[in-house]
Amino acid sequence: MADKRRVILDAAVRVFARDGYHTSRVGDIAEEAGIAHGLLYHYFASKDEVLATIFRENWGELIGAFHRVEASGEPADEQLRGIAKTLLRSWRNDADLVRVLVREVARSPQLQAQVDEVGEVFLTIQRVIERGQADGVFREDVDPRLASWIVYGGLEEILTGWVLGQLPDGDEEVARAERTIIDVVCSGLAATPS
Amino acid sequence: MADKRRVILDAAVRVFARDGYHTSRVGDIAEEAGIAHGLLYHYFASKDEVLATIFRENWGELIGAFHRVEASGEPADEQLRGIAKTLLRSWRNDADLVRVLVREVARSPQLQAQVDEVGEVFLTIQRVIERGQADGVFREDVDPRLASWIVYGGLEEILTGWVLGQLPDGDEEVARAERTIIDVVCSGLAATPS
DNA sequence: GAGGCGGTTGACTGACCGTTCAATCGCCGA
DNA sequence: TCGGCGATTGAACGGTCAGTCAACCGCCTC
Repeated sequence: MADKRRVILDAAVRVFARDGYHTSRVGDIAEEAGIAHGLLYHYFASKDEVLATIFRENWGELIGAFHRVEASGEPADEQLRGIAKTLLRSWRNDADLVRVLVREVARSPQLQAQVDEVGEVFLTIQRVIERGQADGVFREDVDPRLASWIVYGGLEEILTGWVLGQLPDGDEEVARAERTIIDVVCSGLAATPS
Repeated sequence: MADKRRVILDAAVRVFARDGYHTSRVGDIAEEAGIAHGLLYHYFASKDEVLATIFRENWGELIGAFHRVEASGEPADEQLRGIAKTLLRSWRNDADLVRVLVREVARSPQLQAQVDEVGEVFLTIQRVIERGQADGVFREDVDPRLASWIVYGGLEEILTGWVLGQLPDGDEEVARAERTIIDVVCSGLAATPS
């Protein structure tokens, strides 16, 4: 008797993760959810809206988590660690969801509507880096905007490695990935003691 | 009287770059190439094969360029710079091609066949990092495999920023991106003088 | 100028799939 | 027990496209 809407969304995540958005049929989602495919249109206007909903709900949560890190008052390098943790641990929490977000959304075709929300993730990282520079923790000869893209790219690529099964993804390895990227990025950004 | 095959491939790159693989029709490619769509099947077995050909031909070239850098005998950090140059400058060379490779191929659905060739790019970066560690240029407490994914991710994300029009991509900025990512990565990987 | 042949055309087919909707179910309140 | 209504079903529709194929073109050769 769980909320059908949720059931459908969860099923859709599994199906999109398995087959990709374009190649999965509405009927597949319905079957996975254990409903007739017509019922999906009782809850969603279209297949597109299902994907958009998955994106909106979960990406919003990610942004929230990032903002909480940002507001924590920790030093900038610790905040970067917090962001890395949030992103990388989401893999263990819900691998299928990460699969969908990484593959379908991050570089979707007409992302006009999503650009703002995706951009907010980059902006948060950028602000953390800028604060680190202002506090003297990070070097100032690096463009924070570019740096934020590089940092996010490193994180996303690790997720991609796990999504594609090309990088080991046990608890151990997730922790190591976290350590590694923070090590590299933070010493790469570190202020050189003059 | 140019080779029709080439004409079709070039047209396909433009169309895939504009509309994405799944949403672009064979007829669109044909129109862009100035031929009847039936003729496409004279040169290619299917729409899939067109994309696969685009990938194979161009990715192979990228791997070749990477291998040339690797064989250059330069120190590891210079080799990383060479790799970054190769990848980032490809944007100015052929933006549409980069668009297609980044969006359609790097995380395509059934990439079983492509995994080897994609993997070779990571392996090359990994070998460069390992050589840097052996030569004492890079710190040894970082897993070269993970580091290669992080480095590639940073590079690809910058390309993505350009693809999405979210990062400025003038000559100036491309050069700066090159400098920035190498700065960050190389000092992030640098051996700490003990 | 006849014959042949690779290149080229575009109408057509067959299948697929998102979406609609009329019919049915089953719960609940009166 | 009845009526009503939201939830649910799945057959049918409509449109889209990848891929096929029979005909045609124009160039070359003999």
